[in-house]
Amino acid sequence: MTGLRADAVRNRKRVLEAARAAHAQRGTALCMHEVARRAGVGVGTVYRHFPSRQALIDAIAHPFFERGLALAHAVGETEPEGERFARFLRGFAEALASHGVPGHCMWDAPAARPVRTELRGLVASFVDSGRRCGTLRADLTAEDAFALLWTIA
Amino acid sequence: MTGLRADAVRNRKRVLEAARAAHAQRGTALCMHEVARRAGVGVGTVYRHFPSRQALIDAIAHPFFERGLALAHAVGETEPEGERFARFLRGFAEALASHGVPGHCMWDAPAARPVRTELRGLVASFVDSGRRCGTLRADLTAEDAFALLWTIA
DNA sequence: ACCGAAACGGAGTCCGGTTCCGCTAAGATC
DNA sequence: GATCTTAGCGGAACCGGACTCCGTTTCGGT
Repeated sequence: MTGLRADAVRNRKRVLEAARAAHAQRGTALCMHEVARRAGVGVGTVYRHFPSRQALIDAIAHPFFERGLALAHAVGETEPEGERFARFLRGFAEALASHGVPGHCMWDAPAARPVRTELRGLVASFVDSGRRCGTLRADLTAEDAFALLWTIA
Repeated sequence: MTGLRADAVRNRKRVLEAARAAHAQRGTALCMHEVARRAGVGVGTVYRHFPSRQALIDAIAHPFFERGLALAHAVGETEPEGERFARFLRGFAEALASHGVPGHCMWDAPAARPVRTELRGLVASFVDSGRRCGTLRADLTAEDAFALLWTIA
């Protein structure tokens, strides 16, 4: 189906797991050799699945961004307009806390870009609603809000 | 006076100049060997004056922070209370632009810490004034403001 | 059982920060 | 000016870490 050999699938999984563990300790400063060692695999194998350190970090970061996006959608559908921004901010902060330390660098990840722009759009709409409801002051721009958002990260 | 030999003074100046040039191109990712080459000096000499890459970056960053601090003091003395925060933000953004790209990392620099805490205090006072005057919304904390500040960097 | 291709492993390369130490020359002393 | 002391210099060497290369192993289809 996937076109991947059984052992390849197994190893990819192991590498990702090892990478998550390493990331929990060293953050984005994780080291490829160490990930390989933890996974019980050669460096070459790590590079087969993730062509660069950054790609590996992206792969770790991805589910986290997905969660952020899901949260944004949920908030957009269930919360009253005036509260959306606040609720999202709170939920996002919690996600950050439970996920370990993702570090700003994650946001710069190429893989994060599409998700990031979508998030940006949603957050902008929350800010808009908030301003219309008078819950947020009028001169807080979406940009400011977004900056604030990834600063708390 | 300074206890430094004439040639040492000269070389230190050259290294700093080279570092600034390198920083303008590569940002905080500047490379020590390259700085040394640009300065027409051996790496050893670079390390004599700046014991680590970070120390060198600090040295470049320092005047920039000084300017920020001077700006904050000026704003605190000459601007009306309600406007201080906005004026400072604007001036700071300009300083950033004219200084090239200092990159967030600069803020993490050990050398930046004392200046940073002083800046933090001043900015907090601006936010306070702004809130008292009703120019800023009441639930914007000094922390938020400061976060915002170094995010635009 | 056999074969071709997909994966693997890890030694090797490259790069950049940092250290080490023998050499150079500034500047103090006579 | 000659001499001596030592601050300062240069750059080869070392080290850790990202990334590459290629001979070897293993999968899985026939």
